[in-house]
Amino acid sequence: MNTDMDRKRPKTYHHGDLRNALIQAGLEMLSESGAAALDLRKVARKAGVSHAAPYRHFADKQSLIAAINEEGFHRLAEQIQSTLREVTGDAVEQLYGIARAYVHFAQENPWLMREMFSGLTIEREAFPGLHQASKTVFMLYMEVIKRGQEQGSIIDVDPGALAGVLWSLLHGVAMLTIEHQMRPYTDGPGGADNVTRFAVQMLYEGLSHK
Amino acid sequence: MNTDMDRKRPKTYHHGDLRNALIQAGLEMLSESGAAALDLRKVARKAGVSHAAPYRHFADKQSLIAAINEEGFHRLAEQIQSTLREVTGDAVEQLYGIARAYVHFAQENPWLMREMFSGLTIEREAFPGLHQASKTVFMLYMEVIKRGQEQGSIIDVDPGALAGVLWSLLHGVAMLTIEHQMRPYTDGPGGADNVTRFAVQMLYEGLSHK
DNA sequence: ACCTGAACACCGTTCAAGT
DNA sequence: ACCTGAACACCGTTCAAGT
Repeated sequence: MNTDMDRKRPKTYHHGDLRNALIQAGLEMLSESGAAALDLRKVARKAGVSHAAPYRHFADKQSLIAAINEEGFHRLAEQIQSTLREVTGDAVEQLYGIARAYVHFAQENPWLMREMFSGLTIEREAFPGLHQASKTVFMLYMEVIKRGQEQGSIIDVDPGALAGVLWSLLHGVAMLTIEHQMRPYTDGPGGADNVTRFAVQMLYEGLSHK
Repeated sequence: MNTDMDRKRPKTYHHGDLRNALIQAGLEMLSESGAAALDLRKVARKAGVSHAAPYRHFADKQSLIAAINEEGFHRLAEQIQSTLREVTGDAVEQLYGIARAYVHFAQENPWLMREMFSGLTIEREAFPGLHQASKTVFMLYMEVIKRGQEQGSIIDVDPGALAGVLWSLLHGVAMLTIEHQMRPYTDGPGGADNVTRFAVQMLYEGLSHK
């Protein structure tokens, strides 16, 4: 992200890409100090500009947060895709893989994850790009479902609906885990992984007797 | 909540139970105008006291929000218990009932639900009462699971772990629904109910072939 | 076009003073 | 014991002025 543009320009004023620098700075502050520390003036200072400069690139604070969240969805999608590239073949194995990827992402980026899905700080409706980015994640889940159906390992039901169920389960596990609501099950190393695997297994096999 | 204490006292200063009045006022502002509108000065004004008065009852704004969230968990637990009283007998039917109750509560109290689980605005660790209140909800789910196991309709696995899976699924459905992330499935009247029923059915029957 | 510095309104929090 | 009113620090946002 920090290209050599910084040096090329004889420090006219500042960045070549302040917009991106602000998103980057916000992302860092979020992961380091939490949502309360994400104030516009500090983000600007961290990016090396005055507190009014961000308004050249974002209409308001909400817009910056929306951009940060969008970047979050892109990263989440990348992490899931990376897992899909590693785990090829068996769709059910892929299911476990992307489940782990989702919960891992939440554990590694709890503040970002909270912002991405909170609906508390920004009006999601006002930022269509956000919705688009989250849809990508949904699509990845649906692809795996479809592959499982083709392979005969997943029942033949509307794959979109099934993807919704899968996503809901994983989202619940992820959020309740980072809010420490699943203790003591998620305690200890690998605890969250075990809970995730168990959850997916239960969804796959069902709670009823076979 | 508004007892006759208000009238008995010759308006010395104000309330007999300002603490409760503040929680009540906050709850109303939250559901009417959202999280952004929940500022301490306005809550105080709504309760009829000066902006400094709340500090006699709450250490800071976070503490008031924690109290509001706790009340939220109590109400959620009540709603679930009410459903359990209506739907007696078959544990699997109860499962569907409490699932619907959870998602309904989220739909009727989206802002409260977001606050209750966000982890964005308050440090949950600092408020043990909150954790206790949320545990009650978990316990209700576990009871139903246990009953299902006794009736032979649910497999014999650690009921706590199963309750965690069930809660995760429902929490995911609830949150993704109120953030409009499950569209178009949740659109229209009864849409969310259908999604919820479908999700529980999938968990019960499993995604694999029988 | 992009950024700065001053200015404004508003909110969380504190504290001395009132009954 | 409970509440008020003034005061303070800080943040989001705006705007005229600078290059």
